[in-house]
Amino acid sequence: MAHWLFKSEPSTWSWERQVEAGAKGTFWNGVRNHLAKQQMMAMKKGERGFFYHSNEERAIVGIVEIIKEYYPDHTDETGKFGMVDVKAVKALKNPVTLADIKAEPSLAEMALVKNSRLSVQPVTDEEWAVVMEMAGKK
DNA sequence: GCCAACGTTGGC
DNA sequence: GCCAACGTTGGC
Repeated sequence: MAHWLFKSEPSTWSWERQVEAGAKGTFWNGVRNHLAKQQMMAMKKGERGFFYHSNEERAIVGIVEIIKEYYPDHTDETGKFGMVDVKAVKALKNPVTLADIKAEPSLAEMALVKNSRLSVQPVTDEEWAVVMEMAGKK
C-alpha cells in the first residue's frame, strides 16, 4: 500500500483542527502545485499518510487516512486542481522532527529532505516503517 | 518555446 | 528576518 505525507503550517491548518474534524474528516484543499496534485490523484481510499507541521514545529505529528479520492477543488477558479478528503487516525506517540529525520541515514532520500517545498509527498514503505519505529521510541 | 524576473515557501 | 530553492509568469 502506498503511503503519503501531507504538509501544513499549523497556523493555517493544524493537526489539532484535523482531530477536531473527527471521523468524517475534511477536504485537503488549497493545493496549487502540479506535482502535489499528481500525488493526490494517485491516492486510494484507505491509504494512510503522515501529517507534518512545517515552519514553527517541523515535525511529523500524526497519521491521516484517505477517505475520499481525488475530486475537483471548487475553490480553484482555474479548474485545474483538485483535492482529497482525509481524516485523523491517531497522533504519534512521539512526534518525529525534521532534525530526527535528517539524522537518520535511511531517511536521507525522503522527499521531505530532498524537496522540502512540495506540500504533498509520496513516502516509501521502508520510510514509513522507519518513521513509525522512531515514533514509537523514546 | 526559451529564459529572466518575480513571488512564495519553508528551513535556519 | 533572511535567503535559497522552486514554480510561475510574461516578454520576446
